[in-house]
Amino acid sequence: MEVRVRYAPSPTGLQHIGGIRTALFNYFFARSKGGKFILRVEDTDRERYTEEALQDLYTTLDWLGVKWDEGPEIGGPYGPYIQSERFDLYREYADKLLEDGKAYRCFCTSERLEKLREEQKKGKKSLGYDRHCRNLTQEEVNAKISAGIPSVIRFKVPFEGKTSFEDVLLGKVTRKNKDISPDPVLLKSDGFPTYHLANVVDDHFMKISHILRAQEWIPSGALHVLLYEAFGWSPPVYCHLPMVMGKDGQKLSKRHGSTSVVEFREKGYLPEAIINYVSMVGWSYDDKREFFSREELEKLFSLEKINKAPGVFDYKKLEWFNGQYIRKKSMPELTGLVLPYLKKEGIISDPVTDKEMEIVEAMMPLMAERLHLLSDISKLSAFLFKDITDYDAAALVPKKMNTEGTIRVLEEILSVIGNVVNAGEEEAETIFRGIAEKLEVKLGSVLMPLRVAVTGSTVSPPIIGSIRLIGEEKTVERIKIALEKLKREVENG
RNA sequence: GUCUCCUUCGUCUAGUGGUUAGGACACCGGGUUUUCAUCCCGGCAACAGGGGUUCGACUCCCCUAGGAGAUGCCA
Repeated sequence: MEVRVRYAPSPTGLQHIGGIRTALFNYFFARSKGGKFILRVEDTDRERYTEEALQDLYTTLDWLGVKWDEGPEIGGPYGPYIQSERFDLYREYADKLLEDGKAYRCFCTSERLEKLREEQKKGKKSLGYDRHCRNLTQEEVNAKISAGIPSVIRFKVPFEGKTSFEDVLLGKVTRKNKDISPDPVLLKSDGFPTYHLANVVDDHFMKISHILRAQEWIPSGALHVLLYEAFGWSPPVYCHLPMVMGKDGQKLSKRHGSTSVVEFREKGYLPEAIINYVSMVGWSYDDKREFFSREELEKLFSLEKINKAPGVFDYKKLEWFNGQYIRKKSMPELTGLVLPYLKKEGIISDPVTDKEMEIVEAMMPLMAERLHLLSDISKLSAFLFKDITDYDAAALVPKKMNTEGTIRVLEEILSVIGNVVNAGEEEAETIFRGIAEKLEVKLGSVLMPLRVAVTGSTVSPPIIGSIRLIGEEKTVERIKIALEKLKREVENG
């Protein structure tokens, strides 16, 4: 049997980590089995639908390099793949159920339903529809319809018996029919189907072989099986994926921080890192390997290695993965990736000047191993392009040194700076070592005042490399400013 | 409230009856170094609890506890 799986998001919000993990698992499963990965847009919630969300879905999958074999924009043999374009189909099948007496019209207002739920909550009763309209006579129904009262179509869940489905991970999952959500809505009053109807109808006609979806769907699994039975169809194979949680163990959501993929993208996470990390929550290959490219996962992924327990999303580990992938990039590639961030922060001009580009290219080797996120580049490299507006004069003076000593160090440096800028890395270091020896201080005590003077911070890329990037003129200028500060301090006691 | 699913270091996980319970992130030390970072080395740290089954249980079964999810004219 050909493997056909689908990712079926609803365009009501930005693609988030949990959703994309489901998409990835489906995609990898399809690829590893030589099957088809189908994208289906479940836009049946007209209230919450947004065009932005739909665009985000496409751009996010594109960014991750996930291509669908059938779906919107490319079509396929079982389209359309956007549910709003399949509108009539759902009505047709809801009507069929109605005719067969397996569903019924419900005229309850949302006000009544709300009140009902409130009372159930208060009375600590079990929640759910009270099947108020289940036994309306045909006359009553006709009368209400001709009176123009809006209605929905509800599924008749049997009172007796039990329903089960086979889950690849969980084994046999059984539910008593009386515990299934009582008579859920299949077709809404606006004529659009609910998820329950739409997913069953579409999965059937799209010949979906496996359903990989989050475990939050387990409770409705039995309902869906009942639906398949009502239509006389056989259900696909289920595989309920463990959920992705926040630090507090609750379902991952906005309050845990960034959860949408665009946010990660904007902050400078690489798709490689996202794919790799996200795939490792809930899935693992073995005990000695955790780096996987998308291409490798397309081959190695397997359902058997999926974990049953929910996993906590660890931002720290994602960041670590990101740093690892940044360091795997070639310098030209990394340069290209970093440019937009420098422009956005106004560190360099847009478009870049040749002079700036020269510096950016030259600085990358110094920057690369200091980046966790691409966006880190701005803070790290600002001193190369911008004057230092204010820095801590106290930071200029290294530990175990006084102001006078620091002044002497900087003056010594000033006298040789021209040689340093034009020298090679090692040669430059030798010159500084000479100063250190002469003044009987450590090399670090020579370089630290220079570092602070030139970069404005005690933390910076290697200082010798940095001054060569900045050039003699700027370096001298900044050392002089630092010296003035220190001298003023001496005068003021 | 009811139903369902889950339970190995703080976190992600390996482990399918016999292991000093392994790895990674984080954290803490140490080293390299020009600060930071990178990198290297080391350390800390787990089988939720209780019953069985068995010569032997992290592994199989049951119970308890805890956690999560569902219970929408949202998906």
